[in-house]
Amino acid sequence: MDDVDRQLLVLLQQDAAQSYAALGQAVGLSAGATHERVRKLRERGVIRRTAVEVDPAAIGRGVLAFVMVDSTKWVGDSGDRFAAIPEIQEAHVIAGSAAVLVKVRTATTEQLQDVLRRIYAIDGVSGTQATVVLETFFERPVTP
Amino acid sequence: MDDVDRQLLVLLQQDAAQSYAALGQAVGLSAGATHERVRKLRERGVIRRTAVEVDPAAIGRGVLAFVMVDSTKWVGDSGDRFAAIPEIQEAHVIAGSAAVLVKVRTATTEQLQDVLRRIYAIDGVSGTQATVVLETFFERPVTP
DNA sequence: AAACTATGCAGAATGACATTCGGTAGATCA
DNA sequence: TGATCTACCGAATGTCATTCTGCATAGTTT
Repeated sequence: MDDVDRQLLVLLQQDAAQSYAALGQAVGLSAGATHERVRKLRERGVIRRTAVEVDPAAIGRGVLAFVMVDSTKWVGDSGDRFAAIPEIQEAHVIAGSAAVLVKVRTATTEQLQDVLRRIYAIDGVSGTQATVVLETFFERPVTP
Repeated sequence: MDDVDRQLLVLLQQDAAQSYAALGQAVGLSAGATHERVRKLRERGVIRRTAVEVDPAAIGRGVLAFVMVDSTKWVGDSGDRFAAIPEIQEAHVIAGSAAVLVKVRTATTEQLQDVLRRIYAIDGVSGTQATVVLETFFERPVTP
């Protein structure tokens, strides 16, 4: 995991569709060596997968909200219950007054309300506190 | 934007490295037609880009936190100030008591503290409220 | 209803690129 | 010094992306 690897990660996070020849030229390696580097990054699990990035608004997910979920029970095992709600994009167990923090994308605020209802129906959930996003400054990959 | 397009988006969000032949077989189209579909999805901006997904822990970003940022001024124009902090992965203007919600990834909690200090140094920021993530249930692409 | 137009698809042809392999240089250890 | 290992380059090969032609279907105009 040296500088070249980090550079490759940055480039591949920006555009994973470019050729190994171009990638290699950018970091000063041959296409073959670059390919081998990237292969090992995958093997080690540093690169999890390659995926397309979709515009949420274009697929009817223009409303973004974060929801703090309070609970009266231990929720460390109920990840599946949250995963069952497709509008939830992320779910994290958090330290602090709430128990779970989820990121929700819906088409409308009415649908957001419906998601809140479904979250409320999860066993042990005692309350929700939703925060609607007005504008997203940026969402970007992590810099190695 | 029909069912086939949506199916293609799901498949490409899971694995953008597969061939158009395989992709086409999955949705019942030829490789050529599939290629044309995907090309148009890119053209329309539905697909923004294709990128690799990196394991945060593998690149020294094992600590995840969400930070509510309070402010005394209008912060709608200070996106650049947040973008200048590389540990910030997302920044959103929110409705509610706070003004901005940011997602931060650092190697240690000490570094998180340092990020909070830098956020505090942004003009107009009057306070921060950090929530550390103990466990991430899941982070997944949005389902079309 | 007939002709026209546009759109989407299949199948084939071409060229680019991923992937593999042999050989070499440098680094580490004995 | 010799042995071993790793990372690299450059070339060879096969796969696949990309483009093109022709056809069918659906929608539109006359």
